[in-house]
Amino acid sequence: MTQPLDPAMFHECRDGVMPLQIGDKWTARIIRCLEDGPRRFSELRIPLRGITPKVLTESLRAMERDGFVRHTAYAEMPRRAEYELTALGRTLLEPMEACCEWSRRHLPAFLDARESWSGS
Amino acid sequence: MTQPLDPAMFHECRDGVMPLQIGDKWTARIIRCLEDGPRRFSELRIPLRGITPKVLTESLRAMERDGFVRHTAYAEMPRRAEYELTALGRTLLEPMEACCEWSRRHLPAFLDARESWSGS
DNA sequence: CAGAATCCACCGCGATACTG
DNA sequence: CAGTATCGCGGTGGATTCTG
Repeated sequence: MTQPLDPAMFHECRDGVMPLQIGDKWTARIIRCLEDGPRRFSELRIPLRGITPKVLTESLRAMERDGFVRHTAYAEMPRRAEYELTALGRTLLEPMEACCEWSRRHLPAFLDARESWSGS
Repeated sequence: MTQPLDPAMFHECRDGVMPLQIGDKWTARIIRCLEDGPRRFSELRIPLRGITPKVLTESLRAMERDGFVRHTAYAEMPRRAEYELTALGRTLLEPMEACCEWSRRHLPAFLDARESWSGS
């Protein structure tokens, strides 16, 4: 869940190395799911095929801690919970979009490289 | 070393999830070190403080396999090796720069969020 | 100098079961 | 429904030693 902010990474960000703390398996996906508005816990589990409730909880807690997500729990029965991106969380969509743009443009070349590698 | 390209990730890139395969600990740093031209093995080890020769080798091999780096070995004594970014490797600088720009702008807010979290 | 070979610690993530 | 509690595997990355 991208836990400790590597101190080296921190001072390196000045030098141009990206300390974007969303490099784990789920965080970026979760951000995408929250892009269009608040979602409930069980709503998130559907597009995030196969995610375990434990891992989803851990991820959301980490994102809360980092200021990317706001968590609202309603004391109803049955319970209800809502998660939504904060303003800071939304700013992550920019670099994510840059990465997606890279994929659209260069993923074929990337896959070709891997392909011809096995034949080496 | 960001080994298997998660097939899910692959088809998700259409949906906007970034499959940028440089999310491990060293790849982005190595790219930065190669940004200004070819570098030798031992030259890379200096700015990459603490990297083990084993890990550096593994990382460079993976980057070679993915088409990001070109490796040239000279049969001299003592040996010499040079690593340089390919054209494809250079294209990674764009999304990396977007991530760095995010850091410059939002890292303070990010750190504040973590700070006030411990007091919660 | 440029690695290769071993061994090992950590932890991210998954599987499963349980609860208010 | 929205989680928590255990358990455990696999893989990344570090430490150390050795070699042409």
